[in-house]
Amino acid sequence: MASNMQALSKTGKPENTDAPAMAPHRAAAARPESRGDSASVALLEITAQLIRDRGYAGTTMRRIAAEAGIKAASIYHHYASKDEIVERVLDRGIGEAIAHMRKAIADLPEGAGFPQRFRAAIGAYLDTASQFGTYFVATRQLLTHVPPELAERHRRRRMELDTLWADMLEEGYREGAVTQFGKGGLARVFMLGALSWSTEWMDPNRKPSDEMADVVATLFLGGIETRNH
Amino acid sequence: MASNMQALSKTGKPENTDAPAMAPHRAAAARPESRGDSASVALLEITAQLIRDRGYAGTTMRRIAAEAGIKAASIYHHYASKDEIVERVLDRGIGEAIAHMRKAIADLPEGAGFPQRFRAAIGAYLDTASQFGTYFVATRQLLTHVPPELAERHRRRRMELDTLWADMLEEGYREGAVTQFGKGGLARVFMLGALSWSTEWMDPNRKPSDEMADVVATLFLGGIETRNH
DNA sequence: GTCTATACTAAGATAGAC
DNA sequence: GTCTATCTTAGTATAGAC
Repeated sequence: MASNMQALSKTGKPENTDAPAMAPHRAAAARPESRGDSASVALLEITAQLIRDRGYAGTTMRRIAAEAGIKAASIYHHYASKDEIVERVLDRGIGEAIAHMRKAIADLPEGAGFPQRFRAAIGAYLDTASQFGTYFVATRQLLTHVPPELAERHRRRRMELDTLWADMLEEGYREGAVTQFGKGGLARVFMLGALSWSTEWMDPNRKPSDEMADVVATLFLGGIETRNH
Repeated sequence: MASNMQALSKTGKPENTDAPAMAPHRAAAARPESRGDSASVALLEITAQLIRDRGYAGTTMRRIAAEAGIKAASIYHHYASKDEIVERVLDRGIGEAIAHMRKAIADLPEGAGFPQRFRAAIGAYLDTASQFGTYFVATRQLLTHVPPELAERHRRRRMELDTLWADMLEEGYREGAVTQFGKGGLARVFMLGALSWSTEWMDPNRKPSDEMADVVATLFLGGIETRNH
């Protein structure tokens, strides 16, 4: 299932921090045009939470409605189908992760070294996982559970995030800050896997501390082994 | 997902008592005593695969039956309920992981150093993930999707595996092979997370190479950073 | 914007024939 | 050991009243 690097722009410079770069979803359009209001957003929050707790198939319209204090039929005023809600949840999760990472890199002082950039990216990832944890877990669990076309659209956005990391590591390698084997491939996959796993043990009610990001960055950069031998 | 809370025993079926701490599984007892034969095992394989592909709620008795080429009602000759099948899948996944790691450590030459023990444990983990990948993914996805009592029993077995790793790292720390921050806690959680994520990108049809285990061990032990500064 | 009522499908599970 | 038939509950979704 490896979604390895696959060439997007190797810009390295962010273009936009709050909007998706490529306007991916033309697909699903809600019949009732009411998807911006707070009630509609609340339904997304609820759905993200339910997906985290019970998976895709276990997240039913009736349960979403019950959590929102309305009846299932009322949801169709906001969204055209269950899958439209799910798609929006997926989209928001990955979209926030991409935006956070772009912003973290853009906010770095000019000429920041690799360790600093690396540390910033990890901090951004942990922050996203914390702040949008429910959405984020959803994107992880749903890859295989969701209808194929929906998954395919989502996979493309995943690659965007993966490419950001690949570019950063590649750059670090060119600068001589990172070893050959650490420049991407297996190392990247492992790091992203470990990071995405953070939603499993992080307290959703507490912001990840700077210290946590430091420890994680140190772990990846220097490993656990002592140096005295 | 009808069967969450209670009320499965209209017919006086034995409701599970607490799972014994270590003894394999005395837990759920199928009414029809036929759980050892190949047909029953095949149902487990199919269920594990379905759980990986569609999650807990998406894995239905009808689908399991269809994959096995029988009708849903026939499953009840082998297992008393959907949740009994699921529990066996979970149990086998974590059980194999524990057994593999125990064996890997036991098979080490007398007086093997920490890096060797560490490398062996990682190899065992990757092997398990490959050989019992479907079961293993299941254990990851089902923690939250599954009925509470079922999850609770499973969690205890997870801790067994976690403790094996914690002990190994602690020992490495006492030997001076591992840094303070690497002796456990966050580092352990991250490593296990990354390892459990391996099922996402490993080719299920190919054994993990020794080289892969080497790279992973090197990554965790030494990090990705170059040493020349 | 939410409701009730309803159509249709599919879920887990049981009974009893073969 | 597997089948057909069936029960009950719950799923997505629509129509139309308020």
